[in-house]
Amino acid sequence: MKLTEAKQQFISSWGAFGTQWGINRTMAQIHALLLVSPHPLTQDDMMEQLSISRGNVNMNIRDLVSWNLVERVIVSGERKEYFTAEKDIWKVATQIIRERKKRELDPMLKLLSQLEQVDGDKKDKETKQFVDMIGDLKKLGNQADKLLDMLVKAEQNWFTGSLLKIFK
Amino acid sequence: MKLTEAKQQFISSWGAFGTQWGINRTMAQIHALLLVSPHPLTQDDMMEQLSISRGNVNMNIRDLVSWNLVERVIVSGERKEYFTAEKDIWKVATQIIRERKKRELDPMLKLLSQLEQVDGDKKDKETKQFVDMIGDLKKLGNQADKLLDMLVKAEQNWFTGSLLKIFK
DNA sequence: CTGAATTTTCAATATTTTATGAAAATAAAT
DNA sequence: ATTTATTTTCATAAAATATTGAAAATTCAG
Repeated sequence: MKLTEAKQQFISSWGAFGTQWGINRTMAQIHALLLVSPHPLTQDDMMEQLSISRGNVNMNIRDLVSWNLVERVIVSGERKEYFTAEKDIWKVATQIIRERKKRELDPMLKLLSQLEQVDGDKKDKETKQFVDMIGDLKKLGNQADKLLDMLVKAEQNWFTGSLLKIFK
Repeated sequence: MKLTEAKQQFISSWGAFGTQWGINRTMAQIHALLLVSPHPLTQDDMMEQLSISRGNVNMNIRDLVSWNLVERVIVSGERKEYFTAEKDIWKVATQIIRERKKRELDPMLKLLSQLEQVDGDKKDKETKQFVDMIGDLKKLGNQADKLLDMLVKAEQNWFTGSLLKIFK
């Protein structure tokens, strides 16, 4: 496979994987494009390379910036804005974890805490079953929260070295 | 909050969280409904409680069964089929991990291995950058794979006890 | 077998999500 | 200040996804 073809393939597949995870296809593709681009790109570059509209690029690039996966870079002497993606994959992963934790896990734990406050006799079988279920979910959510925090704080290497040895 | 209201809330929010993760809202809601139902339910029960059509219930329940999160149960003396959800939340979580690994992570690793085979001189800077990136992604994917395997094999308790202590 | 109950399928429809493109806003150059 | 380049917004259009409901298929009881 030629390099250009491989990049194309990567971009397109990355988009497809993204949708499985509730991520807009174009957003994932733009991210992939920036990952495989040696130099920062302008919005026009992205429009052209992905055959998408200006508005589409603009909205999705803003989203990526808000996720801290992409940043604007200023190229001296150029009027247009350029964009570049963090290339360190471990950093990318931990940043995604950070954001999803904040946007999804935290709200879910908050909801579960509220639901635990259901009134009614905890001796009542049905109430108890419900409260227990919510409690178990919360416990799981908190464990996930801690595990993810550890990952985010760890070095990628440490992960490979220590973590994987301990278990197994 | 009353129990019925809390269950309602749980079902509806579970559906909303599901969509963020690329899971059909109704599928998530059916799962939630079964999680909070003390007894197995028929398709008619679900139609009524969620106000959705027969076809919708049927397709989504089949999906849930294929994910091994829900199973058909036979109630003696009854002609209709009943469905029940695994209530052990840790089992639910590991089963979801198992399935997503199989359906998403495995194919992604396969793709990355293919892309690594891009032809062209590895001394060429652009080729090298691309191959390195793919390699890094693959490494990350493999680490995730191993970590998830460990989780799936572990006892929930072991997780809380050992894992979280080791890190800190 | 026959017929009633139940489940499954799937074309048509509705809903939700995403993308477009032109107009408005902003920023820079002259 | 005016013109030109660039970015942003957002109403509308298009595409993707989910839902309905009725017909077909299946299952089971008698």
